[in-house]
Amino acid sequence: MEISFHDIKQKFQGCGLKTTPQRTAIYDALLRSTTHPTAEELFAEVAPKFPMMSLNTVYYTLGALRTCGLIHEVNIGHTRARFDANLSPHHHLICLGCQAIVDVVDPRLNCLTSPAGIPKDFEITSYQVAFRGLCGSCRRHTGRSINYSSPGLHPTTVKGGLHGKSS
Amino acid sequence: MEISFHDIKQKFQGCGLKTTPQRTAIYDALLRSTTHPTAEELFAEVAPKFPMMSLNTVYYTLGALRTCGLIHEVNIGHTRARFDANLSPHHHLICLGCQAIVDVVDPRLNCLTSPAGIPKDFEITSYQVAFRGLCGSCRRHTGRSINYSSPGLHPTTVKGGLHGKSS
DNA sequence: CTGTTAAATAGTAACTATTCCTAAACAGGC
DNA sequence: GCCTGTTTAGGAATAGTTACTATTTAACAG
Repeated sequence: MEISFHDIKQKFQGCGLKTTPQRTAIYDALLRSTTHPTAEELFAEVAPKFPMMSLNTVYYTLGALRTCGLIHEVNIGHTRARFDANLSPHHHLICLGCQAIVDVVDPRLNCLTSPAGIPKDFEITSYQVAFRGLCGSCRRHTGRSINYSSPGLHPTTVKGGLHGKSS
Repeated sequence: MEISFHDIKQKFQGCGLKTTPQRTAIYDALLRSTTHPTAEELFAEVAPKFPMMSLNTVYYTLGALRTCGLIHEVNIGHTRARFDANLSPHHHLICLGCQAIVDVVDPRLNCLTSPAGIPKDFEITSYQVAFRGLCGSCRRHTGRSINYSSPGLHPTTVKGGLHGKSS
């Protein structure tokens, strides 16, 4: 995602956030990333430019951006939080081997009907589909063995490998 | 879910797990629960029967059951792991207010087609839909305000409240 | 029933991700 | 340029979970 410093500044101002170099760098790194990095990964990415910066600042910044709705927090497994600056509706594909996350953008997934049997007074505001499996490299390296003890896995059995054709 | 001690013992033996009273109690508590409890909640539930038991045992047991595939770990937010002994395919409805999790069993959700645009060598083994919103009581209490800073939220915009009719 | 053995338990300590607290630095408005 | 409140950096604290280890115990063989 390409975005100028000016655009970032405007977004920050729109949320009442001050435009500091650290904050800009962190948000910019997240915008350019496609890997849904953790706080630590973002810290490592930005640290060379700001040797004095503390990991604390990354957490504070991510919290502020999240509160403003400029970024989302994606939770794959319970061990660490991952962040995403891509606000357009999308879903995720998670490799059970290397924990990589790939964005899934398929408009057909954005029009699921309201599920049956839920409490009548529950108001659904959003939903997300998490696909799990093994990426090509993990399939080759692990001989298709899935580590079922890895956190975050929730294998609802899929029969016949999700029938239907990709558009 | 109703299940006898004998059935539990058989399941454990089938996995090569010893049938200890603690383990049986923990698994039984999880089978009877519908709230996807945390390790600590299970500990609290079982503790009266086993005053000497340590929380450690709960974690060890849950880890063992998870490795055997007898239970699943459900991650809603990154702060704590939740567990589920319901192995049949189902999805989840999460209240952003009270973090409650409700099972969603709708066969229409179990036949999603393989999404477009994913890497060709990625093998999908399962998927899950997480619906998010506010339960009736949270809507009444909070005046429909959603705490967007709560971890685990990832609001992909849903237009028109998930069109379509529930069956 | 008894002894053997590997696994399970309980207790303590360690670890990791995150948050809290505080003083110093600084962006933005005057 | 000066104020003021936000942001930052650093250290300490916390929560959830895992690791280590000695003791106990279920499962099995005889």
